[in-house]
Amino acid sequence: MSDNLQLEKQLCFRLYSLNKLMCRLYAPVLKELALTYPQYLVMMVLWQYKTGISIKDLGIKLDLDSGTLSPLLKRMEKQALLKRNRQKKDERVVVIKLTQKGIELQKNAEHIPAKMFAVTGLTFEKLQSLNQELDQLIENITD
Amino acid sequence: MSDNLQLEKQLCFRLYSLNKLMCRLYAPVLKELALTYPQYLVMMVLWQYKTGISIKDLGIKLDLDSGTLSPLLKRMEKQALLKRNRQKKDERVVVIKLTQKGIELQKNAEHIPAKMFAVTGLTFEKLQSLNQELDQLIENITD
DNA sequence: AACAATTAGGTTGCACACAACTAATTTGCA
DNA sequence: TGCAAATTAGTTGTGTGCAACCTAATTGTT
Repeated sequence: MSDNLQLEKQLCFRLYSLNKLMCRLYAPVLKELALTYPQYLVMMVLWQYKTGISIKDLGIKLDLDSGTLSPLLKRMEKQALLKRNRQKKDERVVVIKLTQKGIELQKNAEHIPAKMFAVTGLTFEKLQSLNQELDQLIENITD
Repeated sequence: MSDNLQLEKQLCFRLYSLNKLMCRLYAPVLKELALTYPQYLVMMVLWQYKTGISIKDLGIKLDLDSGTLSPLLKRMEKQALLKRNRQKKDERVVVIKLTQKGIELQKNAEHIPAKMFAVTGLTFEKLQSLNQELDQLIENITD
């Protein structure tokens, strides 16, 4: 009786659990920066695009739609981390740009990747190969 | 300039993205059963515990607390998939038990694991080893 | 130029997750 | 036995995700 409907056999359940565990691991660290986990992901993109990025492109990077990003960015603007401005050339486009406060927050975040890597208990080689396997899986299931 | 604050380098972002992708892959399949993704996970546990399981134990299996499970189970009860009953011996405990409708839904779900496995594009061996690696990671970061 | 189709972003409604708290019940220990 | 501590669910409030829909601006075609 090969019952395949078992939680323990599901790859999807492992990904679901691991994502939640990761969020919980990051939560206390990010609390010091007054960021939620998705907000931290947004900040990582913005730290790489200090000249600004459109909400559309931000959505492509993070794989999130406007229904999620619009209110999220509004909350971050309220925290004075970023500004939103309509693009002159195309009034449909809203460009997101970090404020000075948002830029300076990067200094306080720089220790996080190493800290979290340590928590995973993986060797650097293991991490690299796991990342590769997950990238392959992402590619496979992305149409 | 080894900028470690890059989205592309983060294991956590891959897990975050993969979890979302998985949910989206399951959504249309689960829609036929009128289930959401977390509800499907609950059903998988209940199909294994047809004699009933307490909300606490369900929470341990799924790694979810009462703040999530209480309203979720209430919605599922409204759909007549399950019943909640206080335990006689210990009135604090609520036991969740499938209704006939809930039990019969299993037949309609039995094709899902094979279907989703196919979508991953992984060989069975690859799936097994990935599952093992993720289990290892879960163990490492679970205190 | 005129107008349909496309594009970018926003809004609404619903379903999670989870922190923080409350209420009811049971347990354990002085 | 009496009562503080622990246990189990439930509630409230906030922040995502996402489907479905809307508005405004731009583009493409005739």
